[in-house]
Amino acid sequence: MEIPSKFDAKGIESKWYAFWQKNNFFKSTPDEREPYTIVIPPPNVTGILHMGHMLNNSLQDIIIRRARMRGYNACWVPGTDHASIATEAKVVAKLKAEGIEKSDLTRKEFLTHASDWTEKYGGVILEQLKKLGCSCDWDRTKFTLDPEMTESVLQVFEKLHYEGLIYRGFRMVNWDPEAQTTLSDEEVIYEEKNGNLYYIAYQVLDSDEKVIIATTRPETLLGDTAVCIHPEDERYSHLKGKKVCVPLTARVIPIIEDDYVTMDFGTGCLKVTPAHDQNDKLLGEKHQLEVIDIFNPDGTINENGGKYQDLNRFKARKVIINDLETQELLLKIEPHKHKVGVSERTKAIIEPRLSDQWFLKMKELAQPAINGVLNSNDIELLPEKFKNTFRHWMENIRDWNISRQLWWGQRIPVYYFGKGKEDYVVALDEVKALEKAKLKSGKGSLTMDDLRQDEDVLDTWFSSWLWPISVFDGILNPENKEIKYYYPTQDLVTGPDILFFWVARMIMSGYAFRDEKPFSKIYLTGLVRDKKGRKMSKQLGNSPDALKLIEDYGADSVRVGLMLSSAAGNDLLFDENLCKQGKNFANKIWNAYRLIEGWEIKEDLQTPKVASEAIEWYKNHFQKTLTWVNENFEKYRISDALMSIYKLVWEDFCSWLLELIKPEHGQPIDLQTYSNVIILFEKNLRILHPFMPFITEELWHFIKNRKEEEALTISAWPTPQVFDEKRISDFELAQQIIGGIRNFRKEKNIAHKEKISLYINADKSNFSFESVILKLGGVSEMHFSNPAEDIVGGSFRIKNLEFFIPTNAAEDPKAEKEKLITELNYTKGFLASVEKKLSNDRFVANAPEKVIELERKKVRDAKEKILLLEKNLESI
RNA sequence: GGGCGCUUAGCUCAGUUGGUUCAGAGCACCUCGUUUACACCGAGGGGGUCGGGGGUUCGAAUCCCUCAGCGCCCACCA
Repeated sequence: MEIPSKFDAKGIESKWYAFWQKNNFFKSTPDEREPYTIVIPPPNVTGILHMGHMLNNSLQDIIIRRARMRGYNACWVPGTDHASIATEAKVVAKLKAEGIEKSDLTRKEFLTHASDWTEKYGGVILEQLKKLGCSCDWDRTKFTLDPEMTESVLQVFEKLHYEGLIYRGFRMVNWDPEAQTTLSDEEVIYEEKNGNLYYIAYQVLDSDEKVIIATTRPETLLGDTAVCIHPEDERYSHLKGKKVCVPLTARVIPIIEDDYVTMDFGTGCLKVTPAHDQNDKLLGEKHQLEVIDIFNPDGTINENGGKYQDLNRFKARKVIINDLETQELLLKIEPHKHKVGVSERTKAIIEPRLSDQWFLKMKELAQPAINGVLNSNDIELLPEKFKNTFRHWMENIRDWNISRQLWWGQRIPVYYFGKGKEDYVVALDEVKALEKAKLKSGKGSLTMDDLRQDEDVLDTWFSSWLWPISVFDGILNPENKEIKYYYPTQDLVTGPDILFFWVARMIMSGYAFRDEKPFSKIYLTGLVRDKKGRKMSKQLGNSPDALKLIEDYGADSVRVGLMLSSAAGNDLLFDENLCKQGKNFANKIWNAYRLIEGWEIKEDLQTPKVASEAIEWYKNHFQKTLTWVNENFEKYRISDALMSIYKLVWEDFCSWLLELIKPEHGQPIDLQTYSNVIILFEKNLRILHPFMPFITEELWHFIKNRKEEEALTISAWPTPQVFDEKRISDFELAQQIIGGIRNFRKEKNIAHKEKISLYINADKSNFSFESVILKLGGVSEMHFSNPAEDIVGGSFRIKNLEFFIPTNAAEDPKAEKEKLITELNYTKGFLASVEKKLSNDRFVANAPEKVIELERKKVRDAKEKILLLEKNLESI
């Protein structure tokens, strides 16, 4: 097969992906091999591929492909998350655009719409991952809302409830008025906003006096049930026991005392709204205050707000301020910066609100996780800096609000059969619920009609925290073959933004339900930012279209671009130019093979010495690089691993090895060299394959007549072998000499084609790779002696070796002299500094012998070089 | 308010327990080159007092203190 002169990524990607799939190379079933398992962080089912996905999935693919090549039973489990709030919000918006309100639909109707939507857009992202080259076992694709996944979730709910870890609580929760659901603390982001501090006068009953309170949320005065002062605040001591009237209402509320109040904030006088503030609620409980909820679920004022009823909360604030002003009760407005909680999903401002919700106690669950990550190192968290964050969160963990007032998700398996607080049962289905209800109530007459299932669904993360277990059916069938084989998994690769949402909770669920960690290593990637350092976001429009990048540069190039920009665990500033660099690299590899393939092979041709020497060097150098690459992989320094391979291929293989073995114009190559270079090229392809799966697979199939069932993707990752360090350093010296010659040519304007002679002031036995110098230096002959007196030319020095090259015209003595003097001065200075160091007794006394010996060697070398330079100067 | 991290070449970053001419890499830049694999290339080159200041040490980019700037996480001051 003729290799095309231009590399066309587009042409080959779908071809090879289909080939891999057809041959089930990514498929995994338990066998006698050791497993290497990764579960994908399931992207939102209706999401589309963005740069963050590209980054962490490229990393996972690189890791899993290498594991597969190393002989592990590699299993990468893909899937999607139902993302209850995000998806529901999208569906609601879509319906709204069609003129349908969610409130007009029944639960069942809505879920049909949501399922249709999921059907239509769900899985798009998985197709996009295939374009990126991800080698998942697609037969294992899971969705967090699949029946068996849901069953696992419900069973876990039942178990935790039975153990008393799940409870129902009337608590202050984060209410998102837009999505009209509660949120967990993790789903609330606090943003600094410029607000105001409003000073409002409350009339004291039976007195002319007014008491001034400061608040950022004047509208909540409608729900005030007390005014609070510090017990030791003398300014207000005369008001103790009195009552005040809430402005704009007729309500009379007490003045209470509590040292919770900070005397020097605002006026030192606080209004208490137990229904809408966490602290006020605590105060309210302590002082047995009335609780007045003033909001409807959509954030409008409810019937408790009197004339302000039905205004939305922002409008209500304006109107109330206005009314206060009219009545001269608003004394001043001060600008005030404060943090406001907004919904992570809808960006709506969170309303703290009291309501009945389901909670999961976390303290007990957290303990094994803390131990596993921080004490026993059962789980390794990379980069380590996240350990502190993890510790802090875990040690201060609070109960998890797991109920959501949504429809898209796992409905809470709680069935109520009466009005009493305890009149409910937890059951996996209605039938079981009825039985349990009869038993619990003692009423055998109960029917299905008496049962009412909880309207709420569970937090999305309550299903994804089981992911590493439930994808292998480890909840429902704890003893099944799959879970026993694949669990615990090896690596988890994800972004630090979901460390608490997801990673920490998976660890807790792993220990809780399997009594074992879910994964051995957590690798947290950085966030992808644009080249100005800004977070990539839709609003800024600075996020490149991931698919278009693949389209423009090819998947291999984009993967290389991402890996090159990604220092381990740091945020990465993504610059499209890196994809271009990837593309150039792909082109380079392609052309290297074209060169090799273009050679005519002649079997009976003698192998040139330079070729056999170069091949031998490269073999050693390859082993050294491979060892280094493996070390970097162990440390998850993937971009360093890639960079070593990049330089190995581009510089060492192409610029040195190929140039050295390249036959003269149109001449044939000997079979031995050809075979060797093919073997080495193929090895390069192997270690490149995890990074650039497509182009390497393509080239690999060009190499010789491959059998149909063969593929690079299932070939073996090379095993590192012992290498000869001396061969490598000897070659480096040859490279330096060639560099010296090239410099000399440039200075003297000697064309590369023009052969030169080279005199070296050293014994021939000191040199290896003479042939290499001859070929790439364009040297016709090497003399291991000083030139005859009458030969004119110039010289250069490397270390303490001197090289002389005859030229047509004698060197300008003045320029030559100057050059030598500069070099001499530098060396003398260097010698002086080293000698000074060595003459320091404390240095000699304290430094290790190894270091001292090195310094002494520096002295010897420098002295030798000075002699050489001085001799040269004399002769001019 | 608490905690953590960062600051090294124009840009993005390495620099492993302080010690080889140790100040590095990639990209960018400059010079030269139509050598039939590749101009998506080749050869060569310039460029940083390692954020400022102080200290420990024979020796500091590396350890300590301090100042400045930036970033992240957590937290109920209305």
